[in-house]
Amino acid sequence: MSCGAVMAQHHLGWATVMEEGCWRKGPWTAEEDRLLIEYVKVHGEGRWNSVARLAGLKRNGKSCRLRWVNYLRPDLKRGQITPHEENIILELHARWGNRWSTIARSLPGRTDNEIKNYWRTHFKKKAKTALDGASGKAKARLLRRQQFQQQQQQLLNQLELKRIISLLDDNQMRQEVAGSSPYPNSIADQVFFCPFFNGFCAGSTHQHVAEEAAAAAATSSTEESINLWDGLWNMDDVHGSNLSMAFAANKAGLMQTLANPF
DNA sequence: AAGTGGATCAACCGCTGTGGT
DNA sequence: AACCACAGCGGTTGATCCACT
Repeated sequence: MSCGAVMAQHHLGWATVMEEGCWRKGPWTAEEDRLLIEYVKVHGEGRWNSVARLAGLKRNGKSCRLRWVNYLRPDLKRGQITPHEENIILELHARWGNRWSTIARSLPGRTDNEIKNYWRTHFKKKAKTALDGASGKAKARLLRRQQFQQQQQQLLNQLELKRIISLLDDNQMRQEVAGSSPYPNSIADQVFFCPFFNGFCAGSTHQHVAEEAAAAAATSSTEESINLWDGLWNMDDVHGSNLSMAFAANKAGLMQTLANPF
């Protein structure tokens, strides 16, 4: 029996119970929001599967939790992602990848869903655009680079979270004291997007080459762009150290961190 | 004014991890 | 140890908005 049929029966008065699995879907109404807010006020967050029974909502627990977490929570920050927040997103995504909830924990008032959407609309496409223009040969290079990036990610993951947070806090403090731009001289200032890595890299020299490549890509000169990205790749070969592509900004602090993460 | 395509965001789906029994 | 229920996560989809032609 379809959900609609059950609803019809219910409407006619001879179906006594809203069968489980016949949950309402789609956009939430103001009344549903009100019921959910009331429920959380009384019972607190959690036990989401009880919501339908206790609050009289025809929504399943997952749907209720999602609505609360992403929309109704009182501590949510509304409005555009600020440049400061964007920097943090870039920085943390470079470090953690698509771990949206982890990233969201560093951005009070922002949800994982919000950050995920922001990332997809603002950054993911840029990478795809660059990649679509690549030839088969370039794609082979891409594979190599992706492997390289994975190695980089593993390396970076070894850095202690505490140090990352302390760096962020340091920068925030400097910003507050000096009233200057967000994250002065920080990692974020020198992090840039590299479409061939499908991720972010850092370092001013690399950034310079990367910008040229991006400009070439923007003017549809795919081969030129690829060559430049290749040059970027080779720079690391020349340097002979994967660390050169790791966060080279804030050298004193970060290189110390890399050398002695704990 | 109407049509179209891209951008945005809310919500759903499937999967995984965890804790209780 | 096995099972179950639940919470949470990341990927994806669909509706709506908006700028552009």
